[in-house]
Amino acid sequence: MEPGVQSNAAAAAAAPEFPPKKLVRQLDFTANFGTLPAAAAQSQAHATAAMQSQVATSSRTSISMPLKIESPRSRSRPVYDVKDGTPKKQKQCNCKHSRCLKLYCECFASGVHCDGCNCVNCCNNVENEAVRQEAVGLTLERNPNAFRPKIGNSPHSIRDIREDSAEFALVGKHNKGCHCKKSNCLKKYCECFQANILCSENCKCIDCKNFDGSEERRALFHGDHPNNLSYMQQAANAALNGAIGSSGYVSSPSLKKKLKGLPFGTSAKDQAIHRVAQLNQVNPLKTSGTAPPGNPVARAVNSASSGSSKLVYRPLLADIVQPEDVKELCKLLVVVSAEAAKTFSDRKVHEEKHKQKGDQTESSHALSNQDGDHNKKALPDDRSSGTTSDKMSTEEFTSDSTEMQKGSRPMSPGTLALMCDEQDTMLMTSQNSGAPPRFLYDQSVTEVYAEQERCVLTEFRDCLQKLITRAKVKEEKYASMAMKSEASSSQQGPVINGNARVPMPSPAELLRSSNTFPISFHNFLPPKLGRSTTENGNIDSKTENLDL
DNA sequence: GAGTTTGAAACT
DNA sequence: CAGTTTCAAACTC
Repeated sequence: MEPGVQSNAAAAAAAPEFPPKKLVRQLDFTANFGTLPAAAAQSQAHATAAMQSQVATSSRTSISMPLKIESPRSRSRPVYDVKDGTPKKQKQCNCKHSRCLKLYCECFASGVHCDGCNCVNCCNNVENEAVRQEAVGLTLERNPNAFRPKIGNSPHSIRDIREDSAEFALVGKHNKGCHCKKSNCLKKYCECFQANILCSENCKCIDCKNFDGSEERRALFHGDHPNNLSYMQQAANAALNGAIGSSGYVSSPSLKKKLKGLPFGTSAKDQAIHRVAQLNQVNPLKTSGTAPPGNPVARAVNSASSGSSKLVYRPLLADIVQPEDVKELCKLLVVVSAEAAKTFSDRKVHEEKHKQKGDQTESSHALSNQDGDHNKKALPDDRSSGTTSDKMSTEEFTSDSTEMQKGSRPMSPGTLALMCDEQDTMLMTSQNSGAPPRFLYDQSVTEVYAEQERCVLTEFRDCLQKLITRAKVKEEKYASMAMKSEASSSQQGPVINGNARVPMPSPAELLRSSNTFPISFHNFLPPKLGRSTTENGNIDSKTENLDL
């Protein structure tokens, strides 16, 4: 053992042998100490308080820092055992040369004292608190954000990332981004991968494979990888961040990712584009600042020529399928359902009247009375007494729909779901007052439900098919553009005027054009929902952000 | 477990 | 700010 090198325990008792080279200033980390949560008065309170106070002071912002601030590495450290999912003790560091006073040390970077680590000559402990705090100050001097979370821009907090297992970390984004060169961002060398998040436009990695739709990544997670859940969650995240809504990688999706991430399968054209992207040998998520915003290929080529820019990923349906659209669709389906019920009832009434006429003329001496009446009433279509109530119930359906139609109040999917229950209740109530026997009434209800289900599913299918068709058109367009650009690699791809893009209608538009349902979907749109359409129904170029 | 690889952090 | 060095974790054998 070389002089000065001692075990953690020994170092704890001894004075530091390597005083910091230069401490720019002595920080008063106790200033805000009293404002910390009580829990902070634990073993790591000093460090955390110091960092929180320092960060708050330096950034002048109110930051909700996790009590335990973790370094990128430690933050993504497997707090939960990857294999069995059981809680795992925090890993101990093995530092030898940093005295655990630099960010190389996971413990130090995490803002915690070394405890039971295998480090040598450790100063990251209570006994060396002064030295430690000086090191903290020095580190913060160098980088005020040194102890701040690196995974941000996420609806899930760092706490989620740390505590709720890796699956939930996928939504985040590395603030600084990684700079990987050889690992394809598919090994734990990569901070993004380690944090279980996709690389973003912040990254400067080379030959990145850590993007949504990456086959390599998929293979990694889909195969025998123990993190299948992570992959699935990632797919969900991708859908939320990209395909639906405008969050996520809205500002920087890549063509490569986009086409590979399509749910419609990958064609040869896709792969051509993928190759174009790969030619860049850089993170496909990084956008070029000079490429025409409306032309993914130009961007790709531009990016390839510059060698320093990255492609931008944009899902085909980004900003097209919005949460509001989903709500709209829900509303439409409810209306479809109501209409189906009404139509069904009317038809049955009509048929029954027909039938009754025939019966009366056919057998004027029909069986009397109670049995006959019962039979009649028993018929689901019999409206002599039960009809009224049934009809009323369907009218109430319609009435509700009409109210919605007036746009009195948009209903959430949850409300709509509850409405189904209400409708159940209404039907049941009508049964009680109307008197048809229960089993026959159930039969009627079942038929109505079947009809409603059929209509709803049909409508839903049609909507999805239209959406898919439009996406395919756009996909093929971009694919052909990429192929052309690949063929003429020396020159830029076809520059596409932003106005000449293939307009991607929103689901609302698709639904509006639907011929499977007589009621105009547009009637149910709250004014706000016309957000992305112009007067003539075209997608507004300002809001239609498919301008790759 | 030793040696190698890797990329962030630190340094120049 | 770019290039280089240091460092410790991840990885390989």
